Parts: sequence; structure tokens; C-alpha cells
Amino acid sequence: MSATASTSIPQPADDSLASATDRVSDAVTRGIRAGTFAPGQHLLEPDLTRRLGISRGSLREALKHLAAAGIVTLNRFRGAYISTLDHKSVLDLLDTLEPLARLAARLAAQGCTDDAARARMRDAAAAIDAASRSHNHGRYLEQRRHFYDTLIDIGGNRELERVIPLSRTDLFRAQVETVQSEAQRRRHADGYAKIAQAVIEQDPVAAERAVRNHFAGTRRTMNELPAHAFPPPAN
Amino acid sequence: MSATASTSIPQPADDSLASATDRVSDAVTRGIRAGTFAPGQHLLEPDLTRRLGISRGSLREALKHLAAAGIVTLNRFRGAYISTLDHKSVLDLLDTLEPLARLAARLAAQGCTDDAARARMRDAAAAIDAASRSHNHGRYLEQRRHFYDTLIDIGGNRELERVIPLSRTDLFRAQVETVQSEAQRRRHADGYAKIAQAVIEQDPVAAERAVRNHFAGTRRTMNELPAHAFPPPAN
DNA sequence: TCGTCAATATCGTTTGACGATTTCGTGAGA
DNA sequence: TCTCACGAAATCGTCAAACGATATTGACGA
Repeated sequence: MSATASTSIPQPADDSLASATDRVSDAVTRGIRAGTFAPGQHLLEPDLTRRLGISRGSLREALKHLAAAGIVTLNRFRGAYISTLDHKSVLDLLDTLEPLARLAARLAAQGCTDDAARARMRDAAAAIDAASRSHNHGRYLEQRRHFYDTLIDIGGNRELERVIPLSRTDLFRAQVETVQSEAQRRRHADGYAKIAQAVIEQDPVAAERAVRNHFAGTRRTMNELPAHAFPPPAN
Repeated sequence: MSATASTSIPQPADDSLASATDRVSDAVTRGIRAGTFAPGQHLLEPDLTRRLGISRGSLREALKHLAAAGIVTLNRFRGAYISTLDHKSVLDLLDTLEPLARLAARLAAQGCTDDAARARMRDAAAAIDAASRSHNHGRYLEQRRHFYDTLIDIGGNRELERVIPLSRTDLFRAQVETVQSEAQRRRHADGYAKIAQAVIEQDPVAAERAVRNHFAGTRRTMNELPAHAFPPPAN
């Protein structure tokens, strides 16, 4: 599995506005959601520098950043790989993400006091539902990320934004998205709708309960998945 | 406030075992706990490269890593600064850290099933108590970090280890450590003792309750602190 | 067939350089 | 004397080239 196998790297809308390293990080995380970067894929420095049009130093800064976030794994003298999550790592990740998502939902429900916030929440929920029905994996993962971003932004806790491992969850989603059943996909999308509803109704308790139910569903899906969705060794 | 003002940078025990960038990250985080790097301090690239004996490229990689963790703040064309936390950031940080600490304590209590784990927990609690009584800020913060590391390690959730913002909390601790009263210091140290006791007794519910009480005490301390402990602008 | 060894590929790090931007001191003018 | 414009210095963001260290690969011989 080599980086030369993938075809095109999605380009962000704002070209060259951010720094070079930010552009790389953005390209990789978007590529993971879009499927152009698959978990386990080997990232070759000379290849990426050519395709992204940046120097090796900037690329290495970006890889260091991504490694800190758990998106890529750096093996000394063996290169960078898109991280893969085994079964236990996913369960650990869900255990870690759930309380943070509950906090995000509770804060959003408490802070959803104006029409603008309610409209944003409603739009995010509608977009994730539409993306789910479109059967476009990349679009769904992009809207899922947007949903969480909206939730966190309305809640107003900037530390949460820094800590919550959304990019790492994108990795997990990218791994399981292709092997999920349609019923599992619907259940997952509905979970976000219920969270949004509770937030819009400014009911923190219901919002937390919706998150708990959502994660229970995700864990159920995990147990229903075939074993080959998770690599035994790695990392 | 310039980096040239501080005197010596603490050296890790394992010299040059890790990569150059890891050595920098380690030196900065230890320096924050030890007090040689103060929040708000300006980090000058030429100065640090000389004192740490590494190249500018490696230093920049490390700064990027630290910026991702929220330890330093990078201002384009204006340099790197040790991050400062204003009052709201600290409250946000506590809200984010608390559910993760509760998870860590609960998992540790569930996983503290052998004598070795109990001994480690007991040692960590004893060390943090001894450090508290020694009135050595740096030693206390180092043992506090060790306590959390032990808790997380016994729990066995590696995602938690990646996500929990301990280094950023070190920043907060370094800011308030000098303005705390003795009673507040004792209350804080006792909190860890209670958590350790619940973990050793393998009582997950009590462990979570101990964490909740511990954070309640920290928030109380926050409200009792003078306003000048937190910079109004910054970041 | 299997183990050893050299060639290749790739990474980790350093050094030097150039342009861009901020900061700060200096001097002219009111 | 004070204010403001201007230029030099400082610093950062990025790139390019190079060297040593290590892992991987494939050929070669037992």
C-alpha cells in the first residue's frame, strides 16, 4: 500500500491562505474522510512534497503535528503511515470520546439560546441527514465533522475543541464506513438528529442522554462488525 | 520577558535517547513544571537552538508539536510564547479535564486488581503527599504528573493517555502554584490521596466521586484566587 | 532452501539561504 | 518638546542541499 496508489488529493477552498504545514494537515485529514488516504497507507516524503508543492521541512513539521494528533504513526527510519485502529483502540477511543461528546452536547444545549444558534444546529442536522441518504461516505464524514464543530462552537468551550479527538474518530469512521450495513448507517445518522433536537430544545439532560444512546448504538455496531474490519497487529 | 532571563534548562535522565524534537518537547514541559519556563515567556529560536544544542529545523518541529498540545502559542512573524491561560480558559480546561479524569479513575479502580498496581498507586500517592509537604513546586508538579500517568496506565486506556490535557494543566498549575495558600495546597494534595484510596479499594463509584470532589475543590480555589493570577488579554 | 551481505530507499538532522513581516530606534518637522 | 514617518534590525516561514543512520530488498553462495 503506497501513497502513489491514490489519485488526487482534495484541495481546500482557501488556497495558500494558511501556512504550508497547515495545508498539509488539512489535506491529509480531508483525504482520510474522502477516502484518498486509507488507514495503513504509507506516506512517502518525496512523493508528498511533490504532490503538495511544499518542502520536506514543512512536510515533516506537518507530519509531526499529525502524529501528535494520532492521525499518522511515525516509525523511525521507516516512514509515516496513516494510523490504523485495532478493536481495543476503537473501544478505548469511544470510552474517551463519549464523556467529551456529552460535555459538548450539554454545553451546546445550555448555550443554544438564540435563533442563530438554533438555525445552525438545525442546518447541521439536516446536512448530516442529507449526506447519510446520499450514500456518499466522504460527504457524510465531512458533515459529521461539521456537526461536532457546530456543537462545540455553540457550547463555547475552546479547550474542548482542542482536546476532543474528532480527527482520530474520522479514522475509525473511515475504517468501518465501508463495511457497515444500511440499518447501522441509519441508526448512526439518527443519533445525531436526536442530539440536535435536544440541543435545540435547550434540554441539557436530554442532550446528554441522546449522546449516551448514540454511543451505545455505535458500540452495538462495533460488535456486529466482521473481525476483518480491524487489523490485529499494527502501530 | 525573554528566554535569556532564565538560567538553566532541566535535562532529562535519558540523554539523547529520543529524537531531537522529543528532547525539546521534554525540556519545555519539564521546564514549565520546574519554573524555568514561565507562562507568557517569549521563546527565541536562536537562543533555544544554542542552549539545547539542536538545529533550527528540529526546534521548529518541536514547537509545532508543543503548539498542537496548547503548551506554546505561535504568532506568525512574532515568535513562540509559553501559553497563558485566562480565567475562562482555566474553567473551560477544568470542565474538559474532569470527565476525563473521572474516566481515568474509574478505569484504574476497575483495573487495580493485582498487588503490583496497588503498590504503584500507593507509591504515587505517597510521593505526591511528600512533595506537597516539601514545598517544592517543581517536585510537586512532577509527582502530580506521575500520579495521573500511573492512574491512566493502570486503567489501560491508551486513547485517554493521548487526549487528556495534562501538559496544559501543568501550565495552569504553574500559574497558580505561587499564589495559593497553604490550606489550598493541602486540600489539593488530599484530593489525590482520596482518589488513590478509592482506586486501591477497587471502588469505581468512590473513585469517580473522589475526582468530582477534587475538581470541586479546585474550582473553589479558583474563585478564591486573586484576579492578578490570570492575564486579561493574551493568546 | 536458507542465511549472509551489499545496494538501495528512506528517514533524522544539520546548515545555509532568501523573502516577508514585525519591532524599534532615529531623525525630520511642527 | 512632542509626534510621526522612515529605515535598520530582529525574527519568522519556507526552501534547498547535504550527510549519516537505519531499514528493506534482492542477489549470492552454502
